[in-house]
Amino acid sequence: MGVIEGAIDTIKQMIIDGKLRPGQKLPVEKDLAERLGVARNTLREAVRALIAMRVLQTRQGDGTYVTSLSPDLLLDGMGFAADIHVAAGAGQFLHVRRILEPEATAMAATRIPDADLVRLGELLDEAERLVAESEIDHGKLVALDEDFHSLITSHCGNAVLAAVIQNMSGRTVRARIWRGMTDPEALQRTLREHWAIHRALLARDPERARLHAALHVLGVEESLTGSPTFGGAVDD
Amino acid sequence: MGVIEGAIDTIKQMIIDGKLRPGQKLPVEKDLAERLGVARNTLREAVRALIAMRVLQTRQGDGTYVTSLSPDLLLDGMGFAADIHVAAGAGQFLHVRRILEPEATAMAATRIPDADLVRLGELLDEAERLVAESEIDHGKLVALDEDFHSLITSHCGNAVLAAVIQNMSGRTVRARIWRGMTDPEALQRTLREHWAIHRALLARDPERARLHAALHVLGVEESLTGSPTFGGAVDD
DNA sequence: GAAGCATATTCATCGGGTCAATTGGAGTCT
DNA sequence: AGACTCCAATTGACCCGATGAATATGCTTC
Repeated sequence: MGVIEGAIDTIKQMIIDGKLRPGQKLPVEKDLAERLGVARNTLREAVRALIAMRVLQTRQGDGTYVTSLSPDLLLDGMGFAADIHVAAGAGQFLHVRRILEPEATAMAATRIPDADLVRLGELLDEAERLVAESEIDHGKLVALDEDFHSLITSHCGNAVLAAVIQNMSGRTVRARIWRGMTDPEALQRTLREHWAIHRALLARDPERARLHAALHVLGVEESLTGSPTFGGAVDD
Repeated sequence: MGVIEGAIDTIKQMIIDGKLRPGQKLPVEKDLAERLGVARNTLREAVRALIAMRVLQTRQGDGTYVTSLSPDLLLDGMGFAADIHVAAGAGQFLHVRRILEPEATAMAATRIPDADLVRLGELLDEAERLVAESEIDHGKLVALDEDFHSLITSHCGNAVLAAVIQNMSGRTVRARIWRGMTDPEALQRTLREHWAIHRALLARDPERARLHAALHVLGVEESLTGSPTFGGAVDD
């Protein structure tokens, strides 16, 4: 095993063993390199790898710190994986999302605060205004879509679940989906599905929320793979 | 944005744009550093970050290559996240696994080859021999457990789904679970659940497979959180 | 043609250096 | 006292050059 990998594992182990706690500051590069018996450049490469894993964080002029190590942080490297496969197999990522998101939405039905339900309605209102315009800003639509879903799933009570869902459709995938919706009818259908989910949450009805979420993601999946949709949106 | 981050993004973008394809060799460090306008050490830190993301791979004396970029590779960094939270919130990871694994097991019921069904039976036979011994080798049990589940989920037809499930219970979590099973009855129950899943797969019955997988993961979850199990294993 | 061998190529690691951002305290003003 | 400005120390960011180790490649030999 190389020296750098050894340094990476040593630091990792120090964290697992609790010698380094979340938020704690590491020794300065020079000292830490000396303690690990490696050159400063080598240590820097090890630190860089741990930064990529969201385990460490550096601030020039200040020092190197252990991150919060929260699941959502550690899992958010997955987004790049989804982005890379946007051309080939985005369907596989969406399939996972279709399994998880209905469950998370159902769980959120009984947990999401009233204030955030109001906020969800505002997001949808804004999306409708955008769709009504002649020149549709797809970038804003993508952002609103992401906010809508992440606001819901973030209240499912399971940070890991929320993080995995979030990363199963990276920004590139979302952008591709919405850009592909040139048909005004497709945009309207998506909005109706969002409203249906919103109504189910307002009713605090997990089963309705689960079904509408499942149908929604399925619709997105089918619009991407080009397979025929069956029946369009439901209206409850 | 720092110089290193810029170099990382540039290489990433080259991959997304298809200028760098899976398996392709990168220019030598000296040339690539010059082309990106950074020092060699700086480029190495960028490359090291991409290695941590499983995007690049280096071989001393040969060169630096783009990996296969397969989803299972890009997603396997999650395992560390699960391991770090083994003490605090392993339950959240297991919950995600409980949502996904039943689905994957059901999907595998109609896809797994006969030969692998035989192999599954052999794994279970071996596990039973281990459990029958006086001095139980928990390490081998963990390995057999991992082989059993990954052999099934790898045939679910969705590499992303399989990879996510695999990473939702890292090796540390699995080891902790099996080490906690000091009660012989708990071991027996787990084995019975495995056999039940096996029988459902042999019958090519997705729904039975789904239910037994769900019950099994739930049992694991409850044994870890210490909540009371309800009724023990079913026998179909 | 196959096997060994020498050599070039390439990444791994090291040690040093300068630059830039942040911090914390000394000193000053209100 | 309290807030503010300013400066120096600290610390990571980034660069340069050099040596070592692993691999590939072309050559030699049989």
